[in-house]
Amino acid sequence: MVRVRFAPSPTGYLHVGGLRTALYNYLFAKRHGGVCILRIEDTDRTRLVEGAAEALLTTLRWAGIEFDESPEKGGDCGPYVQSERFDLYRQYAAELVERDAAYYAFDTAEELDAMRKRMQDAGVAWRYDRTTMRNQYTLGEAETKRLLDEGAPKTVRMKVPLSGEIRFNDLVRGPIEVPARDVDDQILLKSDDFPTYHLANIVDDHFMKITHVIRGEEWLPSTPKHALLYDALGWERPQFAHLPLLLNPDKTKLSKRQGDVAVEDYRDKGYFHEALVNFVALLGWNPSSDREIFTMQELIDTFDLSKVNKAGAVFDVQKLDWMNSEYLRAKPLDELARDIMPAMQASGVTTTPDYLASVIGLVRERIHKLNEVPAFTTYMFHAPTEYEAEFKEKHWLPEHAAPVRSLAERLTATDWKAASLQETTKAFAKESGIKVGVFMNVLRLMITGRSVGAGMFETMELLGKDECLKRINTALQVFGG
RNA sequence: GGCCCCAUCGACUAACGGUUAGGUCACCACCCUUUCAAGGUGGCUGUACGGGUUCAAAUCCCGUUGGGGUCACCA
Repeated sequence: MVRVRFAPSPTGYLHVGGLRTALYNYLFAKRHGGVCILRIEDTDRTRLVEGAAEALLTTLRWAGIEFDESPEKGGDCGPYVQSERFDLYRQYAAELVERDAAYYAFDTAEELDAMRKRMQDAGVAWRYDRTTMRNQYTLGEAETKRLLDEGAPKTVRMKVPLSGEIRFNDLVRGPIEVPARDVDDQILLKSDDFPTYHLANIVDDHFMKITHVIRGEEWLPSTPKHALLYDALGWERPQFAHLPLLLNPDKTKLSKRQGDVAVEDYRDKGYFHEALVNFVALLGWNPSSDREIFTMQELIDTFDLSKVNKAGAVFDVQKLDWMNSEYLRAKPLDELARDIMPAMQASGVTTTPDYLASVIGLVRERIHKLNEVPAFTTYMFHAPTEYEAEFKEKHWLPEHAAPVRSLAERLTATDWKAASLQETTKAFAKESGIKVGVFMNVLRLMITGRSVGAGMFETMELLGKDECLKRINTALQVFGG
């Protein structure tokens, strides 16, 4: 039974890289009929942000990712919040010491900083030296016991072998090995008795029966420590899969400085969750097909960890925009109208769902995101209050007044359907010896006041005969025909 | 700097020893046309470099270069 987990820290918004990690875990679980767990890793009390855990869950749900076991849903391996599992970590920290795979250290943060600085100045790579620092080995059994008994501040550190290689297999990268002498004696239990990530993580993964650890590449360097911990406790190691990083255009790790990184930012900017998920799914993985558009179910059906790429992927917003417009064109109009109605009202427009749906139908191919609708379609809801100067300058001539009047009369006699309007206009243009384009632009100017918009005849049909004639007359007066 | 990871068009990627190195986004041109789009057609540009192995290398091996990640009582 496949069991995977997404384990964010409640320190803020959900990063798009986090979304992809959560998504791959979810897809992998669903693909194999397994279980996807959400675990909150809140062992660092100093970075805790109020309400962040709930926000994370809300955002994940918006994206269409549902967990089988989570803090709110519960499950057989709970609790799913690390701060509620502290006893377990202390117990296994002690167990590790018992097995001589970890030890007590009494150095203060200041002493460590000083040592670090000294070594750095000397140009030596920093690693905790358990033969010279203040710990149970240098202090001796009696002194250690005395310090422990009197409750002196202490930490528990991993006892990493001084020689040999640490090997593990990565489902994405293959076999990896690192010299044990390059691995630091990581702190497992802090002086406040709280566990660090490394301890809490492996204890939880073990007791939550996690079979595959799928996480970002930034965890690769600490995986040897995790492997060592599983071994020391006599636990079976899970399979590891480290995902390639999401990158800025300059190839550095995706960061706030160079654009939006919060999933919420994209949601608020009007991207569909289907598009974001689809886009992010294809960053670092691809089912070897030429297809670009996938529903969540299709992603589940084709997801394959062995096809995940090794190299980082640049997050290209232009392609996201394209993908979003694909969804914009495919979605039902009534659904789009319903979604954007609040924004329409907020911009001062009162309209009906049906009319709004028709408007969207006319403009959806001209925009990338739903939230562009209000600003793009003002003329569909009220007559223009001003006319684009440059456009008018280019297309309006006083001698157009008379022909336009005649055309308007001719159009009045039709059934005011787009096809008839077009046919009549073309016929009239031919008859009067004026180019169709001239009429088109003048009508657009008079009716919409703008240079860009939906198809002219479709727009006129939707606006209705009375409204169009009114706008034409108004313009004629304003322009001084 | 130490350690680890990585390397196909500008970007996302396909090709798991044999293809004229394919697709998508972006870009350019043309067509369509009623503005803007969309659509259609075509084009542009790539296996980082150097050595091997092999009849045959983008693909396997080694090295170089380049990029990234990581080196906390943060995750």
